[in-house]
Amino acid sequence: MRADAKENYIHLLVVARDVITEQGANASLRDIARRAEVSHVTLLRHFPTREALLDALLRKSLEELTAKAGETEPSSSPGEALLGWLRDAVGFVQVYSGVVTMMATALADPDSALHASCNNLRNAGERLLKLAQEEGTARSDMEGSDLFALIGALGWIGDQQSFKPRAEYLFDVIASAILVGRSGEFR
Amino acid sequence: MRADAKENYIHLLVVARDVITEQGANASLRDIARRAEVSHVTLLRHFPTREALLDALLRKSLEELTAKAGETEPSSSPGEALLGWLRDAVGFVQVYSGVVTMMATALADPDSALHASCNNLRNAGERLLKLAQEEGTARSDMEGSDLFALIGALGWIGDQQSFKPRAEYLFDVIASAILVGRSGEFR
DNA sequence: ACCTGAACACCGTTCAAGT
DNA sequence: ACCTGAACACCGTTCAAGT
Repeated sequence: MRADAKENYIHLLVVARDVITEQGANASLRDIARRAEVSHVTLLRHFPTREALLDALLRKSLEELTAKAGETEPSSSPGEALLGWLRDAVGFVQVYSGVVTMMATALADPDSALHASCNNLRNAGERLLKLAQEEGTARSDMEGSDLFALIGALGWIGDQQSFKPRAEYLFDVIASAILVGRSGEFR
Repeated sequence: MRADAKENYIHLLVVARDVITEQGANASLRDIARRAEVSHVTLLRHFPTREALLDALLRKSLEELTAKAGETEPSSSPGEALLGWLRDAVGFVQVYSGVVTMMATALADPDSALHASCNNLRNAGERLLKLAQEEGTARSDMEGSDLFALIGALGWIGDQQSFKPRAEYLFDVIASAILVGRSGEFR
């Protein structure tokens, strides 16, 4: 990449992060280009689709989250590891509003620039789920994509102004449906 | 309303139902007007906002669903009544994709044409929830809007191509987190 | 190799003119 | 009272022309 192109690329990402933080994952691409003071065609050259832009913004965090599911913390049980990771995952999808729906769409579309990252995330969660299932602390009839769906559902709840205040509580509700050990406590 | 206006109004609703069934709640309004063979300004005259159009399409079903929560079936327990109503509610929000997000937005916006209907629905659910809580078959720390949020979350899951096949299963998972009597069965 | 203005086909919204 | 075409300000996408 030429020096001036690299400069544009980096600057576009910085500006895109701001705009998407403000307006969500469906922010106007033209608006991003305007604020970055480049032609909107230049943005499309660097990021041919909206998904490609989001992929550039999310990839690092997505990889970290995926990696985190692979690290085995010997101190905690698989059930606790799953719970902690779920919390991180739901927190992550909350960085930009609307991103969770985009990720769910990407999961079903192999051509999406976000597909691979999302699939890796799904597999990482599946691994933690299986460990907890073997331990007997997670529902035995649940699959990897169910976990992704529930993370998505909680992300959607957090995206809704009406429900955001109760997002943490609803996390506990759904978590208690996934994990079986601790669910009896409050009942 | 003048006769010709009424004709347009009805025809627009019929066409809107088709188009929104195909394309979801965010379908192009211009497209609906085109297919109805009226000016798009005419559509806007009858339905000043997208929410107003959806309100006209949904009102009857929404009222039925709200009323259903008020009917006490003496045969079934409050817990079973809640479960049955939840199933109906999740089924309802699936009529048009994207409608559940619009409803969640409307719940937070008193100016939305859909606000009143959604608020009524929330209250209807709250009533069923309280009865089940008194009976001891629903989580005692849950509120009416939590129920709406979980209906919304399940609606969102049904809107995603990737998760739709597992929607019924995930309904059971979340239902088991709301109701407490039956949750122990599979564990 | 990279950037850009202009053009295209859309969208929802508003306005002034028709019957 | 109701409907409409035209205009407006947006959007994402494509193309041909510039350096």
